[in-house]
Amino acid sequence: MSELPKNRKVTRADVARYSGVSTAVVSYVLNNGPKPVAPLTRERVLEAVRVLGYRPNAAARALSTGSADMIGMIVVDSRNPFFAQLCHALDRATVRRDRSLLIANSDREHVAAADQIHDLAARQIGGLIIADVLTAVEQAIIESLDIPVVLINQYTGASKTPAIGVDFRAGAKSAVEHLIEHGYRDIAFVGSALAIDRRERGWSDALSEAGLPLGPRLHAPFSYAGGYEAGLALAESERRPRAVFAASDQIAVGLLAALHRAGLRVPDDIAVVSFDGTMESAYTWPPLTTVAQPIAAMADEAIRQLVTGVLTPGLTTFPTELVVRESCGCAAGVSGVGAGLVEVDSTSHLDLSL
Amino acid sequence: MSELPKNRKVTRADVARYSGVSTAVVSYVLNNGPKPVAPLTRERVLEAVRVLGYRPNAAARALSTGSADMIGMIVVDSRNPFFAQLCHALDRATVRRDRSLLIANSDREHVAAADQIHDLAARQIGGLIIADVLTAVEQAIIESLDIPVVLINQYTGASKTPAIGVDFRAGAKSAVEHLIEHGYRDIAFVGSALAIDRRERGWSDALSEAGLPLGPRLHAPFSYAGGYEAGLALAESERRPRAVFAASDQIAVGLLAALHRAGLRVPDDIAVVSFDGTMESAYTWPPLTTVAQPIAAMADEAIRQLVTGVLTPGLTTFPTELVVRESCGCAAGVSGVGAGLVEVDSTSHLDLSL
DNA sequence: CTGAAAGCGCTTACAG
DNA sequence: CTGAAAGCGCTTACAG
Repeated sequence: MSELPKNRKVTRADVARYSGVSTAVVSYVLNNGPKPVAPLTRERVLEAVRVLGYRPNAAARALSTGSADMIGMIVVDSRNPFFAQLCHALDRATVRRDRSLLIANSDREHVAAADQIHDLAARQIGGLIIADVLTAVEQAIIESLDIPVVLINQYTGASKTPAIGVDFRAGAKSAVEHLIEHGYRDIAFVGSALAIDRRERGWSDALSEAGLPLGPRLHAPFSYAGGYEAGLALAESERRPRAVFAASDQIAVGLLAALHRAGLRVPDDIAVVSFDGTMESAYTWPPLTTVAQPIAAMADEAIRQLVTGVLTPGLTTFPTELVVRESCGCAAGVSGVGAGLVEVDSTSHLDLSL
Repeated sequence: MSELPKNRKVTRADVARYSGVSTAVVSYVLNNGPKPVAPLTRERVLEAVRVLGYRPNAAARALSTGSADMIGMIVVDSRNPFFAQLCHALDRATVRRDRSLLIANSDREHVAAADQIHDLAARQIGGLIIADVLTAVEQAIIESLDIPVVLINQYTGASKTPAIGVDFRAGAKSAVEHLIEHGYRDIAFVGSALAIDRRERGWSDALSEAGLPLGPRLHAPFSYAGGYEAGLALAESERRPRAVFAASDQIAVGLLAALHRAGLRVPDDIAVVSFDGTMESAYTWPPLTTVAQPIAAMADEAIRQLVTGVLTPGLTTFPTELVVRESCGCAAGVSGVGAGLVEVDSTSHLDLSL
């Protein structure tokens, strides 16, 4: 709109000159403080900003204040559907609070997580979200940086570091209890070998309390391939379980592929319940019964703590919800076609020309 | 390691003092220029950096140079598996070149894409990647910013803006030709209604050249739900096609769910081929035959152009590859169990206790 | 309520 | 090959 030379950026000085005030006053109105400004002066400044098309330089602000209004995030692999949804939710929550989210994948080749943490810190992030299991060294680095940190989905229970997450144990237990209600007595576990992960414990809790023996236990990586391999192993096992609790939807998707490959019917031959409640869980065949995590609410809380600076030590727990579909054995009629299809785009339209 | 007070950041001045040189020299060695430095001096500086644990302040550097060593990215929805993989690949490519990727989802509520573009610019990004269809206004804003831009997967053919992408038309055509080779004569299209999207054209090309009539054409949003709805519509249609070309894996996943729901067998009742080659395409049932995009190579090229500043006007095309699995009707034995399971983690291990 | 001025931590032309 | 110094565009304590 403005006819200024393109190669010359409009700065605060230009705005000050145009509106006949000092640059300090321009700052006061743009930041709503720390000093009050007379209403009329304020208007003049705002008008100048509008006319000149002024945009503050974030780098200059960051240098001056020591914070870049960015939240950093370390995540193992943002391609993983659960983490992809988490990143997306954090992005939304961050933007809502006028910050930006700077994501660093820790599965980067040839780059140590420690370097990434330092890199984020060098960029003057105002807070750090960690969705990854860090080594002691990495944790030490983070502490030395004194940047506020919130763990998400990675609570060890060992520290007072603020953490956001669901009760993995209770959530898993509810899933397995649902399988037990179906009458299955031989229920396997497929999931992480990490001690941090309480889902395995939830599985064994449910079985113990029901007086049932522990079914097969397969430790597989959190990936489609991990689930697939576990599924093949289960299918070929001479002691094939009647049902499986998978620790993530992604594992369950791989698992389903393997079971189909092996010619087994789900849920008739083997029932499946998983964890996370990602979008894709509604579109597998059969649709997955899954323990849904309230991703948006968790993301909001993590960002809230970081932005307000009011950190809650230890774990802040969010409730899970068992989304019942068909992989567990519940009839399609009960949960209904499209049950759990919460993500249906309201603007969705189909143009048919059959 | 160093025993400095935590609340006092080590700056370039500290390093200069410690090594007995000026801050200019510290810059010269850290940036390898623009002036030469004597080897011994260089060593002294590096030693000081090490001892003091010095980390350059990126905001200060950004203010001084006018560039924050960050690449910005606008993407519709990073949860979409294809975009999730693209973002991940771009992250890798960016880090390899000592930059960071700052991602902005354009589906943010209450935040106009225009504002996000301005926000990225304010953060002094050195380049912008666009994986989204922008309005004319948004394009105008970007041009006025004079930040180097590369479109990815969004080439309109209308402008000389550098763009990276596959030949959608040829890729789609190869997929449909594969279906034709199977002997199917009634082949539907499910995909975007956007004129930009040449996949529909590739579909009709293949049919025309084979002397076949155009099958049903369904325009659905790029989402699981879009594919699901289209699948239901196809299944219920009195003129059900024998095969379908789906414009994305995500649509195909939704489509498969709907076909299963309708009691149709894939590929026996209806065959499916899709587009993208995302990880999940290998784990559907049946596994999807799909036109794979070379995501990593495309990401590398986009970042290379932005970082080196050597922009290639117009479209730089990458080859697609038809990954044959089973949804098209090819026998499992031919493509093999696990064909296309490229992503199997080499460190993958299964701990079984059956 | 407003302004002059120092300072944030870098980079780099300029001088030696 | 090295250094003194100006400048990048903000913020904010201090003075009026």
